[in-house]
Amino acid sequence: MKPANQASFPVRDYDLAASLASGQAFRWRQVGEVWEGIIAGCWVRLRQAGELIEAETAVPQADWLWLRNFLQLDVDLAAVTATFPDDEPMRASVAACRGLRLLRQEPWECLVSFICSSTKQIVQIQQIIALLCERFGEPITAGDKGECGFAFPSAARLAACTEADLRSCKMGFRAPYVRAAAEAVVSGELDLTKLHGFSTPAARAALMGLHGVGRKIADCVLLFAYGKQDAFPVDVWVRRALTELYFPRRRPSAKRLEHFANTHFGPNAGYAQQYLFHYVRTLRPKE
DNA sequence: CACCAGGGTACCT
DNA sequence: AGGTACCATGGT
Repeated sequence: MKPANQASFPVRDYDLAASLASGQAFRWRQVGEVWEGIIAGCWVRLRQAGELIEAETAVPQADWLWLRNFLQLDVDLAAVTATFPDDEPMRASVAACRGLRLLRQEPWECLVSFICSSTKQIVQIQQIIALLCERFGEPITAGDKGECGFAFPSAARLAACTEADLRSCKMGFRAPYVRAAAEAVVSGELDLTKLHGFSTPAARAALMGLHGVGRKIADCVLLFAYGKQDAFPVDVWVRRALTELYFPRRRPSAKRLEHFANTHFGPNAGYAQQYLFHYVRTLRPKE
């Protein structure tokens, strides 16, 4: 394929806006009808027109596999949702979030993002990540007029930061967690590439070895960066969804709820989780 | 100005 | 094992 800075991709059952804004990735900005973001240090502008996604980059591309992979264009969504449990809450969630997709992010960026996510609202997480990139990321060409953007900072760069450097990005008590994670990756103590070949429980255990990474954050990384679709992150919203939709009048114990979450949703439980998350959030528009 | 946010940890019964 | 204060910071 000849290098070009534009491409278009036919899609079915794809809601680009919902997928980019559903709290799984934090570097996408809506500008009118288009979405601008940076994937693996490459600036890209996306626009959905019906059953077509159009892409434009600042730098000509020899191929677009990186974007197809990020957007998971080859996933048959109907085949995924067909594995969801056939109950009223799932039917309502799928109906309300048609075309919602899981993206496939870079592990390091995803890990840092979710370490920074604890007890933060999505807008604040976006702000922290933006600051982190502006201060410590490599400058890149962005936009169609040669504007400047920033790649997500490497582990080596963040390992070289002081805790105060990181705190200046407003991440608060999470700063030492990010620093320690960066050092673990740089030293080779944690090999993020190897996790692709691990079972979900083994990869989860490896991630949870990091300070500040518990079950929830580990499962977010497993789901959003490694595509391990049996990972099922339970945050306050999903807990709320499970409690209100499946246990409307008795308050389930934490143990009961955990067991339910781990057994009820099938092989694509993580995908189902994203539908529940987005569904309950759209029910309460507190933005 | 309280209250809460895509939690985790340490410390307490 | 199961609950709870605390962590830092900003939005609503």
